[in-house]
Amino acid sequence: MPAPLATKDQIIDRLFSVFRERGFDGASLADLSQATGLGKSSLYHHFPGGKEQMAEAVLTRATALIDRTIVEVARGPEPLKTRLRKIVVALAQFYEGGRASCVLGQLATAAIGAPARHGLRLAFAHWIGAIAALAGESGMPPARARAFAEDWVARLQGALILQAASGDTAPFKRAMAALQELAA
Amino acid sequence: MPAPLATKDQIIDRLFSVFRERGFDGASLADLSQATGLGKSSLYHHFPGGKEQMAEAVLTRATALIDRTIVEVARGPEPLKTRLRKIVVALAQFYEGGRASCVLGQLATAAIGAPARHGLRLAFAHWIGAIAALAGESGMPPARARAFAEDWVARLQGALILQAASGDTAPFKRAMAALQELAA
DNA sequence: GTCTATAATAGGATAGAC
DNA sequence: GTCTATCCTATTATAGAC
Repeated sequence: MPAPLATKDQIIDRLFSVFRERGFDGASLADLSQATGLGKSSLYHHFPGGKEQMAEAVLTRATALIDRTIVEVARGPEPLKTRLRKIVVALAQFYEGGRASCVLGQLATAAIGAPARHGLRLAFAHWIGAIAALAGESGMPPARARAFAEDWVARLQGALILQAASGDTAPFKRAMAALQELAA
Repeated sequence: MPAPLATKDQIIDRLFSVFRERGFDGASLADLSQATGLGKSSLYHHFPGGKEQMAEAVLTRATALIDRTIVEVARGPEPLKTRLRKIVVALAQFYEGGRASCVLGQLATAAIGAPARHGLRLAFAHWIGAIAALAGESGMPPARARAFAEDWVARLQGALILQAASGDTAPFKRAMAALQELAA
């Protein structure tokens, strides 16, 4: 029994949680209805396109979240080390120390339409771009910085999968440490 | 329209493909029936436990596949460099150069029961164990070799996710190269 | 904007003939 | 072992009142 909600962003946040935990096919309208506290018809009022459009909104929100907690922090005026620490703290909190899954990973392999796929691409692109900028600051040439960023995001996604499979959060923690080592 | 099949292993191989491509929730009995060429009732004859038991069988087969193409090769008598190359070739073929997804990753975040979860753990454990042994041979102390193996498998899983999201196979290719560099 | 009610269909699973 | 036929529930989606 979730508390009643007000804004559309709050609705999307609840949808976010359901898609993150259960994936696209695993998230039923009943789940989404219960999580938001809205009846199915109300959900269709906000998202006439159904689940697909809800996933799209969630992915747009994911990009906004990445922009706020990673991209903007990465561009901030503080020393590299400080910015890296802030990002690591935010990620560790967001992924609950590596125990939570990632909505991007969950939706990446789902059978979603072109608009949602575009949102997915964009989210990863922003994320990887920010990490690449940080890697560049640490002294890597551009191409290597970009490869580092892609590989690091991949490693993080895989660490969440390994945790889901085995319960081990060590790979996630080491991935966080590896990012911080950009400032070493 | 799949060709008719004979052995149980062949049936499981078809199920494997469906779970790999669509995930657990995305794979319907209709999909599984069509892929195997068996009616739903015939599938239930082989797997009285339904989808859950089919996934279990697929995961057991995944472990067998890992044992044959990774674990046994890793323990072989050839030079380290040769064994690494063989494993990389097998993985590149199996994952279609990074364009295919991994059934382990697909099932890791699904709501599957305890027996299937156990199969999943086992598959990853065998895989990671073999990579850790190779890393140990390359000169890493045991703890570091194990961390390398976990991180490398995570990186590979994440590379497949990034590919699914963006279409880019570069992270997968770099992961393959990184494994081969154990012999450098 | 939200609800109750209701389609309409797909999904997982079973019965029983062959 | 496989099939056809069937069941029941969950699922997506819509209609129409408030």
